Amino acid sequence: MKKGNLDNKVYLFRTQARLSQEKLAKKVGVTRQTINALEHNRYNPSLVLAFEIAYVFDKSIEEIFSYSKEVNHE
Amino acid sequence: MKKGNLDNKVYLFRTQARLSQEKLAKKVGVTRQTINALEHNRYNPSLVLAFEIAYVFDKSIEEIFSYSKEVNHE
DNA sequence: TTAAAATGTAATGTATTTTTTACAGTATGT
DNA sequence: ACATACTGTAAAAAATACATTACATTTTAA
Repeated sequence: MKKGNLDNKVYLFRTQARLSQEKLAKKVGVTRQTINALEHNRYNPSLVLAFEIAYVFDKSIEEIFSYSKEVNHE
Repeated sequence: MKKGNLDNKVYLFRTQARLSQEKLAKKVGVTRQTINALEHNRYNPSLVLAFEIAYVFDKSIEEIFSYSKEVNHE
């Protein structure tokens, strides 16, 4: 599974909520490094983590994460 | 990351669309076993896979996957 | 009823997420 | 200037997603 491009607004919503990476991490049950890597788009999180984050910010997954399928030029 | 309970309606939408596990698998770029395991809630897929599936069925992630946080009784 | 297609599942391997530990840099308040 | 909180990052290990191969059973179509 690699495919399209994944992006997110975690940094935006986290700073709006005045949470540190550490506090957000604790809320969603992962480590600070996981949040940091996420904000820098270093990987494709699990669906459960995406749901946990959406839950904290009271948003839908689509409001936080965007996925653009690879351009299929054949 | 374990936490709440994850459920999905992949079987429902797949059969409505008259797709075999194999065909759906090919469309989203995973193997048939991955789709099978997903339908039987055997794991927590990546967000990208969730997006790919939502895309095929032209639905939002929330319409297909549901996540219920563990009851917090403290 | 027979063949082909579809499904369930298991075992083992690989890839990737996530943790842990750690250290250095930046920002903030006092 | 100093302490403290926050952030960036990295390496190694642990956990788990996903692939591959394989085989048995069930379903469907001719």
